[in-house]
Amino acid sequence: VSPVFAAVQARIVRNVAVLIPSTVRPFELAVYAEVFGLDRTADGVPAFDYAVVSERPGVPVPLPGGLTITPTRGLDRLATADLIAVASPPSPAAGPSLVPAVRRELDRGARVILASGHFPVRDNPARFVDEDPIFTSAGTSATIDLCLHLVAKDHGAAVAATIARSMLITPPHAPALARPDDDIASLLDWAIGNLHEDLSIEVMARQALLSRRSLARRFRAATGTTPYAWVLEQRVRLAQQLLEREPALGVEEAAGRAGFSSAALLRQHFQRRFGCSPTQYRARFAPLSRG
DNA sequence: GGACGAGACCGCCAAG
DNA sequence: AGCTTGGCGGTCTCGT
Repeated sequence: VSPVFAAVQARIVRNVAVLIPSTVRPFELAVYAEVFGLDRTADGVPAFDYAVVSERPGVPVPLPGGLTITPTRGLDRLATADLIAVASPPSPAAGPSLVPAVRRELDRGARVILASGHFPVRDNPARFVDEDPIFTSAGTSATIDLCLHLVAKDHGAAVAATIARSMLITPPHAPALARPDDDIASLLDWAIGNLHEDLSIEVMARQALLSRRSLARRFRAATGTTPYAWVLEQRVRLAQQLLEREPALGVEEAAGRAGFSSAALLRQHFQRRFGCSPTQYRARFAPLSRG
């Protein structure tokens, strides 16, 4: 499955099914319930159709810690989901029909969140991996970041920030470093404030008083990504926020302020990242953000 | 959408 | 010995 093709095909997440295999970790389950299962429409967050699914609906599933959950829907519920969160690895003994079921929905165009273990998460300090339509989180608390990332991707940064606030979580804009590194941390602070400037490797290395090679190496150790990829990500986010918050701002102007050398380049990255043009993005999300 | 020049990335290795 | 640094250069990705 070509990720690019799949990303374009993927539908916006409005309908979420949490799939429970034999048993799950309570915290992980709570994350999905918190992000997708609460009604925040009064705060401008879109309504999610949310259901907990198991092979045998109505049968209570015991969770560690003395909790019990009783899924109300069966596997047929997966067919209407845009997003299927597999709450914990289904062992072959636990539910042989789950893997084919998930694969079938994946082929249909649904997205899937997996706890690590299903697919190898390559050596990567980042806490989750976005390989739309497959999302892999490295651990329970990383699932929070992953869910918010997904919400931001589909519904805009403002919506994700609203959900994060209501969960008393720092919005996913200032991610903690996977490995602490003061030099890199202050470089990131500086770069965030200078996204409209030239942020080539050469420039950043000079700013951080490091050689290009050391910058590259320590950057990856600290952030899990490369300097260029990180800068690009921040620029897309900035452009995204500008488009959401400043309705009068032209795409040309937004591109310039976010550090893109042309509006064409911004369009290219928007298409790749969101599957739509900046103008389409604004038309979809701008009405949601109210001062 | 394809070609091509520029720049980024990263394995390797010697040096600190 | 164990670890970090920085230069080199092949390869790949990006922007135009």
